[in-house]
Amino acid sequence: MEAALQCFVDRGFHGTAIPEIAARAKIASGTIYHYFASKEALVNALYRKWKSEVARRVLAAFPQTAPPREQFRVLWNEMLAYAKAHPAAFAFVEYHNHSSYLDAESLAIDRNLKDFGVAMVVRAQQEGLLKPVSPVLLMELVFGAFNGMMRAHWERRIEMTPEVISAAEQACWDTVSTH
Amino acid sequence: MEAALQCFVDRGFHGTAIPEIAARAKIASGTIYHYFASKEALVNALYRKWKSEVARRVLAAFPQTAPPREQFRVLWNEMLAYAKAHPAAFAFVEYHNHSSYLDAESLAIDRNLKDFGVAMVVRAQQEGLLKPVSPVLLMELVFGAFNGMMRAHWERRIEMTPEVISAAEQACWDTVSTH
Amino acid sequence: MEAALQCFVDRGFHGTAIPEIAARAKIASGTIYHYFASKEALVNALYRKWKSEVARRVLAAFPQTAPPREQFRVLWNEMLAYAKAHPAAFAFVEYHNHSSYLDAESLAIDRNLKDFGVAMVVRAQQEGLLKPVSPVLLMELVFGAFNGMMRAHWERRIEMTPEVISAAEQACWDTVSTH
Amino acid sequence: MEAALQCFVDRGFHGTAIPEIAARAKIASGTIYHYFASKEALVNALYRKWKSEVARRVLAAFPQTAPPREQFRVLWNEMLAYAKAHPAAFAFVEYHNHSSYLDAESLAIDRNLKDFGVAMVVRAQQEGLLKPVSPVLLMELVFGAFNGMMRAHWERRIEMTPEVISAAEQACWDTVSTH
DNA sequence: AATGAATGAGGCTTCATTCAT
DNA sequence: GATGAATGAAGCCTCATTCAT
Repeated sequence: MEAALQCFVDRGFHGTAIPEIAARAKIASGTIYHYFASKEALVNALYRKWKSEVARRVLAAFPQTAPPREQFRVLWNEMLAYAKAHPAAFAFVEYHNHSSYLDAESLAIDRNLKDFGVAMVVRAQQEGLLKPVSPVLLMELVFGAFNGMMRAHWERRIEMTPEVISAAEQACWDTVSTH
Repeated sequence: MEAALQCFVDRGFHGTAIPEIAARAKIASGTIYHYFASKEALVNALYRKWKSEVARRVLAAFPQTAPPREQFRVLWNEMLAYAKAHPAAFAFVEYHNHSSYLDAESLAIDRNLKDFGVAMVVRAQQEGLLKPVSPVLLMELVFGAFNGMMRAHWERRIEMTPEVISAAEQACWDTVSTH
Repeated sequence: MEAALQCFVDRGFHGTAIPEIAARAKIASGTIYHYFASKEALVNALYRKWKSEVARRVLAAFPQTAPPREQFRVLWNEMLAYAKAHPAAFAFVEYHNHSSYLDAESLAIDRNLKDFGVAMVVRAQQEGLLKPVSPVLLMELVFGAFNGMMRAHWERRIEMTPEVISAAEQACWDTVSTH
Repeated sequence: MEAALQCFVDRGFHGTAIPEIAARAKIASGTIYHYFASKEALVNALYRKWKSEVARRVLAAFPQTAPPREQFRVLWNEMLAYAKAHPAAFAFVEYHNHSSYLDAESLAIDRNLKDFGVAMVVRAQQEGLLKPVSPVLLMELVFGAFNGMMRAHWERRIEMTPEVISAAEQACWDTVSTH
């Protein structure tokens, strides 16, 4: 799965040949089919593994009783820790358009995570801390900004110093907060 | 090219077959090779066409002498107008990872546009209007947020009413501005 | 299709590789897929072509108003002429068990031909010329005997001289007729 | 071997995978290779087992001193008993074209059985009871008719009641006997 | 003896590209 | 210019066979 991840990140699902993955993993192509019924099953397994991992981390770290500003900081840092610990997984999950081969179960994981984010936004809006607009919009603006930042980092266009990280986190809070 | 665009959006470069494009365009596969030397030449031509179109629009609309807040609004609205006028082109250019098949010339267009954005950020920073951090970071946060919003719209998770548009624009300004 | 026929006769459907057929036909494997959607489509097309050809011949030659003994002789000779004119086609259609890959349409042709044979037997039974037992049994005994004879001929265990042919025809009539 | 027989009947030699046979037998694929050197060795062992079984039965039941009409009846009934007791074995041996993978020893069993049949026909011809034509032809007509009948039964197109059986036996005798 | 993971050659099929018309 | 049949390399996947356990 590690080899498959690297290949999919580099060349995408359709651009990656099963023998390429096998070569990278130093196994025979046929062996892959002992563990995954098809190339699609493999990509779905990969996607689920890493999306679930984010979800698990987010849920584990989330401070239920902390104020929204603190919740935001924790989640933001958790996402960042994840993206830095598993850059290829992050790139795979976020920088590719998977719509043509992911199955319903894989998409469901994504949806659940988004629902969690929206619920968090709604609670903070009820406290008057966030802008009173579509909660989906606010969540997508922040996720989008985060992804943009990480992609720029991945492409070596910005370096993630503590100052940059802290400024980015504050900037994203400013995106959604009332003033 | 219209047919190719649709196919590439739906299934990506490697997932799209030349005969598929030909079928969608109701021409013969061979005909495509009168106009493009190869599949790669076609995807590069497409990418250049639509990235140049953004660049052209941005440069044409950019109010050199207006204050930064106004410049920001104009560019943001111009990008939005573009994304709504050519949603498939926008999705193609922004939601796919093209790194494995774009050539140097195509990448240069992208880089020029980003340089323009960075220069604009730097000028506004000099006026003390924007946060004094990495200008690349600020630009990527805004572009990322914009992309996140448009993708959510494309996936029908938010509707772009005038209120949403206006709130999103203000939120993105808040991302980068000092307070 | 001629090449495919030879290959299928020699090694059966599953024992024949598409590249083998292509090599025998002196074309590229891919070319086969311009004319047939799959290997199964090819074998079905072949089966239909040759089963229809028998059906066509039988219907064309059948003497509606002649007495049953004469009808029998005509059909028997027509089948023989067919089997000698197209020995590979006959072997393909009769000596292989096609049940795992023929589709409904192909099977229908076979069924229609058998129904025709049964109807003929029933009419002759009503005249008291044939044994008063299951008409399907009588038809299968004659078809089976015919196939046995042709297979022995195909395997060069008997030679089909005019005397042999005539004796075989009479023997098959004796199989079904009352005495 | 029972599992292999079922698989070979259903999909033929080339259409059957060793893992399929193993799955049906509820053993591991590797285990098959403790008992048979290869897939070909397995199919040859199966063919020999069941062809020998027919031969054994025929020789055991054959009434050396009875008149030909009685000998015929005994053999016909013995074949029928065999075909009904082991329908899959019968279908495997008779409805598939084995020429591409049977070895010399397997083919020899078949030839010996046929020689026995021919010798019996010749003796009856010398008594003037059978038609004075190629004995191979007569034997093949009867075997062919028998196979046709059994295949129709296998495909549930005729039911083998005592009346049908008796009529079929008499019809086959009529095929070969003088009148 | 039995297992079943691993192998890699080979099978079916697709598809970028060519070229005669 | 346009066509689409033809090509054959390459992709996904299967499967006969091996071998360490």
